[in-house]
Amino acid sequence: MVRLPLTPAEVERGQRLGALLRRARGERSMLATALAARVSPETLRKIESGRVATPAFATIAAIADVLGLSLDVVWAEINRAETAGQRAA
Amino acid sequence: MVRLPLTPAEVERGQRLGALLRRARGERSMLATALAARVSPETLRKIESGRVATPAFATIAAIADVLGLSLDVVWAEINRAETAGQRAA
DNA sequence: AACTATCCCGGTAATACTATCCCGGTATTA
DNA sequence: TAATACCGGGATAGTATTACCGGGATAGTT
Repeated sequence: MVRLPLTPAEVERGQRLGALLRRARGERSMLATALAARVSPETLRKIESGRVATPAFATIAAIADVLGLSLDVVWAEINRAETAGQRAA
Repeated sequence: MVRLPLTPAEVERGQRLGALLRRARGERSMLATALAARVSPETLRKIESGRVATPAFATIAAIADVLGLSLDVVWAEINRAETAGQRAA
């Protein structure tokens, strides 16, 4: 296989990422947030709903920027509760 | 258009990202770094050479982790010198 | 010199995925 | 009724990720 399909672990991490971003958005509207981050509202919605598991670095960085999130914190957060029995992926 | 091609600005940012990662790698071999980050050596090479402009968030995060880089710093660095004449992307 | 090993490079190719758009559907609020 | 906000599904253009091929450069060995 040339490109491996997403592993269940990656899918779950994507869902945690989406949930984290949605919580951080709080009361701000999806549309306003997406426009501020210069991404399409559809894209933000798919990421928040966890339907996009591995978004681009620039996409997440732009959204995190708008929401005032640290990328390091985001990365650490979504990797919690998964690094239990994970040595080699 | 459904998915817009990469803008020149995005391509240049990808090149700055690659250059930054390569500098941070220092004397460590590409192979060892890629294995430690659990990505393919081919992928790391393409990112470092700037041939992949918008890699996945998890890919960059894993590499930055191995190299001891802060994602926030990386993001700030590669956006320098680009935000001069950029209004809307 | 010749051989070997390691490292990096560029191109080609195949597959899986993202980013975006469009459509309709639901719920809330005025 | 209308407007706003969120939610799927479907479709499409373009990209990332990976593997394989050969090549060049360097360093160590025999």
